[in-house]
Amino acid sequence: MTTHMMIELIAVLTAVRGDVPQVMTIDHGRQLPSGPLESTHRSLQAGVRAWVERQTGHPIGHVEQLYTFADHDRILATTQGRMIAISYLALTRSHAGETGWRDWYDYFPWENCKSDEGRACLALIERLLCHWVAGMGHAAERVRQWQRCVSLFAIGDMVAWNDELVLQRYELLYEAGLVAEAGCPPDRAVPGQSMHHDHRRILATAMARLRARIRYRPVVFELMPEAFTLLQLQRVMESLSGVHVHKQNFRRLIMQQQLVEETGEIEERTGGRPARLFRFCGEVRQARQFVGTKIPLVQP
Amino acid sequence: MTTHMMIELIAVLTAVRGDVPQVMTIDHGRQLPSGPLESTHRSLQAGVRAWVERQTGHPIGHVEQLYTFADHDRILATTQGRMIAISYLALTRSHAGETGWRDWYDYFPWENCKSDEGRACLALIERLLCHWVAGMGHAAERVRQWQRCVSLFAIGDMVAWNDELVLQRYELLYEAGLVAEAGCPPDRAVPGQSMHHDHRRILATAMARLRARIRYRPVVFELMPEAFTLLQLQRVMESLSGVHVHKQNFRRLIMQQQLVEETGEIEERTGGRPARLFRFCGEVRQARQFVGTKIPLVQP
DNA sequence: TGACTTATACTCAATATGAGCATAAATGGC
DNA sequence: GCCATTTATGCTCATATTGAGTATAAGTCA
Repeated sequence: MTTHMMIELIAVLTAVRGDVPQVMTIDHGRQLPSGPLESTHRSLQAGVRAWVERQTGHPIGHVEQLYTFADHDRILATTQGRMIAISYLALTRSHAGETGWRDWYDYFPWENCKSDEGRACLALIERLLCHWVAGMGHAAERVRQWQRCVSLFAIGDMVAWNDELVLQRYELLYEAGLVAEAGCPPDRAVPGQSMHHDHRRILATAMARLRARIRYRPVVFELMPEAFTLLQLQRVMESLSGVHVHKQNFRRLIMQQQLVEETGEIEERTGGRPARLFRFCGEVRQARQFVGTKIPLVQP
Repeated sequence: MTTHMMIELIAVLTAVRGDVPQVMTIDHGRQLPSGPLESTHRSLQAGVRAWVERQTGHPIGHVEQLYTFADHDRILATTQGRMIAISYLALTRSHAGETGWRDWYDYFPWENCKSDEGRACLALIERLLCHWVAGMGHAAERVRQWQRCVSLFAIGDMVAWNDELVLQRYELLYEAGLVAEAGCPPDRAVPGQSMHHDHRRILATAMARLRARIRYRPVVFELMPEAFTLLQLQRVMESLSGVHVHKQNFRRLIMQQQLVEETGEIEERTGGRPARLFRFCGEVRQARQFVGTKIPLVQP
C-alpha cells in the first residue's frame, strides 16, 4: 500500500503589472515554480503559502487549489514510484521588476482577443483547425469535431466567445497536434511559447479558474494597488479576461454593488480629466464575502 | 524527498432515488467509500472510475475532482509517512435498492430548506449560533461572527439563502462546536448524522460543487432516467439544491434552451393530467457542451 | 485656442426574471 | 354524471437587469 511517492506542489503565482497579467516562472519561462511537500507544513495550503512567500518575499493574497495530477507522464524514471502534482493558484499584489515574471499571453496569445495579435492568432487557428478537421476519416467525426472547434473558438459568430474555456481550447489544440507539447514541430505550431512537462496546461487551468473567479468573487482586488481609479480596475479586469468591457456599465455595476469606497484622493495623471481614487471595502465585506461580484464582460 | 506516502482516493458517489439525492457510504453510513491509488491506473480519474464501477456495478456518468487534503489529521500513525486524500464527485443514474445508500439530508438536514424538518433545524441553528456569538469576549469579534452567521444562514431576511455555501455553513458549525466531529456531545449537537474523519466535510464539498454545477452545466441529466417529465426534472433540481422553483418559469427556461426534446411518449400516471415525456438531447449538445444551463432557483 | 483624452452622469430600448392567471386533462368520491 | 383535486401547459404583466448610446465636465498637449 505504502509506496515510494513524490508529492510536488506547483504554484501558478499571478500578478498584474500595469495592465498585463503575469505569471512567475523559472528556467527562462519554461517551467512553473514547484517544490516538494515538506513534513513541517501544517497543510497543503500552508505549505504553498509559506514556500511561495519565502521564494518571492511577497505576501500572498488569495491561494486556491487547482488540480491534482498523477498521470503516467508523471511516473518517475529514477524510482519505481509515482509522481503526484498538486497545483495551486496564488495571487500577489505587485512586484518591482524581479526576474521570472512572464506575460500570460506569451503562452496563450489567442486568449487575448482584445489585441490585434490575439485576433490574428485566432484567425490562424481557425484555418489550422479547419485543415485538421478536413483530414478526418469519418464524416460524423468531422462534424462532431468541427462543432467543437466552432463552439470553443467562437468561429463564425454562431456562439459567443467564452473566456473561461482556456483549458478546453488548449486541449483541443493539443489533440489537433498544433502545440509543441504534442510533438508538433515549431514551424507548424500555433504561436505561443511552450513549457516543459504539462506546465502550460496547468497555467491554462489557472487562467480559466481566475477568469471564472473574478466574475463572482471580489478577488481582483488582491491584484490591485491600495488605491485605484475605476478605469484602472476595468483595465485589469479586461486584461485578465481578455475581452472588452463597456465602460459606463462597468462603473454602474461596481458602484451599485458598493464593492469600493472613495479614498477622497484624486488621481491627476490620467491623461484626461482627473479621476477619483477608490479602495476596496474589504473590512465591511469580509464577513459577508459570499455575495459575489458581477462584472459585465462583452465582446469587442 | 521520496518518502513513505499513501494516496487515498475518496469518492462521493451520488444518485437520486425518487426525488431524494443519495450518497454511497460504507460502515453503516459513517464513511465514504475509499481506496488506495493503484499503479495500474492510467490516471487518477481513470482510477476512480474503474474502482467505483467495479464496486457498484453501475456505469458512472460525470466524474469530477473535488479537493486534495493532506492535513495533520491525516498523518499515518503506523508509519512516519503522510496521508494524502484526493476526493472525487461521481454521478450515477439509479440503483435498485443496494445497501449503503443514504440520503444527503440525513447528514445535512439544515440544507433542505424545502422540508419542514429543514426549516425547524435552521431555527434551532439560529438559536445555537446566537448563543455561541453571545459568549465571545470582544465586541468586535461578536459583530464579525454574527455577520458571518447572518449571511451564511440567511438569518433575518437581510440576505438571501445561498444554496451553494454548504461547506462554509458546515465549517461555521464546526468552529462553533455544534457538530460531533468538533468534539461536541451528541445531545448538544445540531441534528444530522456525523461521519468518521473529515468525511462529512468532503460530502459538504461535493454537495456544494454539484449545486453549483447543475446551475450552469447540464449535469442533472446524468442523474435522470432516459425519459422523464418536466416535473420530475424540476423535483430533482429542487431536491439537489434544497430550494423551491417556480414551475412555469422552470418550464419556460428549460424549453427555450432546447436542452430536452420530446420522446413522443406520454406519462399517464402523473396523478393529474398526463405529461409529455422528454429526453436530454445530449448528442446534439455533446460537441457544444459549454453553453451552460440556467435554472431559476427561488425562495419558498 | 482647439483637438484630444479621460471622467462621470444620464437615458433608452431590449431582454430576462419573478409571479400570477387561465385553461386543459386526468383522477377519485359521491 | 358531477365536482373537488391534481397535474400539465399556455399566456400575461410588472419589474429588474443588461447592452449600448448620448451628453457634459475637466483635464492635457500642440
